[in-house]
Amino acid sequence: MAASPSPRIVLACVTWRNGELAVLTPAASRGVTLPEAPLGGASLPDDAADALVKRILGRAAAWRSQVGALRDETSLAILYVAVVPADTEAPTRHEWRGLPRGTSSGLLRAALAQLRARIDRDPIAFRLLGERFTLSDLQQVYELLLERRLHKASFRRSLLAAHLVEPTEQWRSEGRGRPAQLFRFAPRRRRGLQRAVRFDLLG
Amino acid sequence: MAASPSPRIVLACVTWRNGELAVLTPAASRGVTLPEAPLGGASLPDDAADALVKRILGRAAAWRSQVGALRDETSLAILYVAVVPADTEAPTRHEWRGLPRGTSSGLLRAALAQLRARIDRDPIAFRLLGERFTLSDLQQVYELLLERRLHKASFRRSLLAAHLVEPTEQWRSEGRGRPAQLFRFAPRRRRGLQRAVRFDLLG
DNA sequence: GACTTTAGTGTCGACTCGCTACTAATTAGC
DNA sequence: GCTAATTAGTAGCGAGTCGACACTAAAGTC
Repeated sequence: MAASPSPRIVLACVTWRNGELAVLTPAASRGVTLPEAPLGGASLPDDAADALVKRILGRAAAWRSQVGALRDETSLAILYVAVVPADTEAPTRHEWRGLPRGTSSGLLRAALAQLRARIDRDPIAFRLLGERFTLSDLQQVYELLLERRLHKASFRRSLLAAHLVEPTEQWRSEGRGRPAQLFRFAPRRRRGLQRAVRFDLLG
Repeated sequence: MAASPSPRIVLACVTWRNGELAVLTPAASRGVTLPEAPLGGASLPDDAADALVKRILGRAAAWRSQVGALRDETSLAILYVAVVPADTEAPTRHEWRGLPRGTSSGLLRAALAQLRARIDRDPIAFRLLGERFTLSDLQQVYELLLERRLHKASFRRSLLAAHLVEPTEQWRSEGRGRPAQLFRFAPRRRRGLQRAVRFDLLG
């Protein structure tokens, strides 16, 4: 049996832009290509993924998780998905490529499935947003990740019951309509039983 | 950069034995060692995992899933978790090693975490049981995987409401107590909205 | 000032869950 | 046999949650 070429780390780095999800791609690429790097012989996959994010963006991801190892063309690809806040600028030679709903395939689909599967356990939606956000922003992110509409009142009620956010004194006005209150991610420490929010069940 | 040694497929094959979970280990091994095989240069990781199961057990697993790729000692290990029915005999040179609750570490802990994370989406508990089973058996398997007690009446009510099982005409008596009715895994086709069972929420 | 748009709340009815308390069918002990 | 113990299974209540609808609130637009 021939020795395999070195496995590669492949990165799906996701953010929230212009009301849709976007993924970071090398600027020159056609279609959706993802950044990658060889996995050094002695390094941990997690460390290699973190290093790749840092090399491209200049700073660490707000959240990241391994999706899995799979055969991609000729060599072994270890796919990671990472999340960065909404206001992150694309570094030189890279660009954010918008993801129209449902339109993804292969690696990207697997990465988004991972986000969706973990959204009720990890603070993924909060990492996609900045420090402060409106509840409408947050709901829109959940709707994009879950690919379904949520009911406004139920969403707010569940969120507040879980003590995941706390209101600030700031309000944001964006043209039309009543200004929205800004909230901050502030999960209350688990004393006693903490209520989980099953956003995937919410209507 | 030096070329990596070929990645290995590592298998955590789980079954249900004597009221606890058990994992398949090479008979000679001390502690908990898991079967493994090199990943051929051209094969898909999923195929290699299936082949490893087949080579050891002589037949396919009832369910399997990749846990992830991680550095193990010197080379890259791609960990898989598989499930086989309760009555599966250990093949020659292998044995079932019981898993007292909570007592697992490293690879095994990650494999069990994967089972737990997927138990409400995939029919993992049903694959751990044989063709027919009592609801008490099923509840015990769920309790082992979730590592917490479930309430009998709530468990049954949720299970039946989700139309996951259907009763047979058979009953099984095992010494003391009233005989239990045998059930079969029979998920009803998803017409309209199907009710999901959140066993992880059940008390 | 009337209309539109977006944010946020009140509340009702249906459904769900945890629990207690019960019934049912078998074996074990005397 | 009779009684106790053991395991299987059911009934129903009270608390809590969810989805829907209808409403109020505060901004811009014409």
